[in-house]
Amino acid sequence: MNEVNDYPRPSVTVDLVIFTIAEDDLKVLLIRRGGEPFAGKWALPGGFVGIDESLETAAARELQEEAGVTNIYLEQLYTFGDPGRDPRGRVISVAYFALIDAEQQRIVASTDATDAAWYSVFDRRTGAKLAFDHRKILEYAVWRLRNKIEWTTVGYELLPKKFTLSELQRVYEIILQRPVDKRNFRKKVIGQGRIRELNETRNDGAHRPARLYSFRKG
Amino acid sequence: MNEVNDYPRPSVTVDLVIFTIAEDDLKVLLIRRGGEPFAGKWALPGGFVGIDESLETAAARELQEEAGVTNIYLEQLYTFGDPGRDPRGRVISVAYFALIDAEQQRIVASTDATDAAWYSVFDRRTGAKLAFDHRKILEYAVWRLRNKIEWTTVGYELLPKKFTLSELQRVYEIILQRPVDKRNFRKKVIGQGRIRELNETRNDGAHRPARLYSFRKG
DNA sequence: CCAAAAGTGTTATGCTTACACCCATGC
DNA sequence: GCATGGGTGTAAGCATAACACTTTTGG
Repeated sequence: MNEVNDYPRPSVTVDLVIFTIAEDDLKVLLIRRGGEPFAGKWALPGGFVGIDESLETAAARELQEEAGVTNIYLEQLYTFGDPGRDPRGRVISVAYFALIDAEQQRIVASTDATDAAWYSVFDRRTGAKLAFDHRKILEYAVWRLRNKIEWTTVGYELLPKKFTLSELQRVYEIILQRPVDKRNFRKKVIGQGRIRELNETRNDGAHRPARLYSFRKG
Repeated sequence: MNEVNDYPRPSVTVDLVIFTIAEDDLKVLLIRRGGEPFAGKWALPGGFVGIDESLETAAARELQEEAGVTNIYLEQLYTFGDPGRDPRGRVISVAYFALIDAEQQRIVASTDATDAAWYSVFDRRTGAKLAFDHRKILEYAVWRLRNKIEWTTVGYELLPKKFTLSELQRVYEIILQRPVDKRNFRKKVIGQGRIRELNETRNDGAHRPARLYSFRKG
């Protein structure tokens, strides 16, 4: 086999698609670019992979640095490596997607960006703001989330530890962008046996209080 | 943002998990390593990504160089990048999986390997032969193929243009490693509307000839 | 007592599974 | 005529989808 050193090497980054539910909408964390290229445009948080750092570790580190969270759901999405996707040179980006709940939505000021904000994923203007090929990455991430929520329990990752079934249903409706039947939904999630009914309710105004549930990991 | 040149760069390779059906079994193409590290062990075909070459192009080029085929099913799988996965240095590998049919099973002598052969995926000895983290990559590829065959039409990619329904059924049985009901299977694939019945049969011995079908792309 | 969200069961429909016998051919 | 794989339909079980009213609270 040829030697490892015989070839010019690309740069490798991780880019993060960090989703959360806020304002009754699915949002993604974007960071305003201060410098060229794409100055003033918005980009997915991300950064270079350290030479002795695993991809997963790099993604978790960026999550900590740019969103201020640790220990949340993180999954590798896809690797984007077309030549020309970054005008500064050959940069291959391993994209990850992360899910954070409402309680963790503080954003940490980033060292290499001037601003950070949550943008609606379904607002058509969001795609137009994006630098590099980040629109493509975001679209792929949304596609994956939509599929995944149908046959896994990732939906729970977008809610705090205690939640009501109506809140969980709303997460599904927002992500799938269609109404979900209340009785069928409750039958399904209770039948899956992945939630525990708590002896607590949340009283949320002038109506019947909702029972709280928590997710069982594993 | 930090400059592209400020960071030491890893090497980036593509590794290919090339599946085919042969001898009533699911096989993967492996290449015997001539030099260190892992001399004498078997490895997935792969190689470095050219500095101006897309990942997909690199994978297709390796497919041509090592298996002698072009224009076949190719899909990005996952990116493996743990430090230490290659003793020669930091090497990040973007794994692809490819499916080739029986008619294309010629193997081209490779420039950087002494030997190439098809190995059974389900034979436990195959995993033990493998260099680097290729066992993990192979296991992941098998898992993906198994899932994918249930809800897509990738199965057709493992058969020549004309095939019988029994042959297609056998592909499913081999990949899923369980028997499949003949009548239900035929109902399902015909109902999907993705195959065309041909006015041809194949006479294959002392029994009723089987009708041939072809796959409709799109 | 009114408004607002929580909670709760039954029926119809479609999909998946199980299952057994006749057909066309070569020898 | 016998051995071999090719070809075909129906009924049962299961999961999904549709659908409306009562409950609990705050004001």
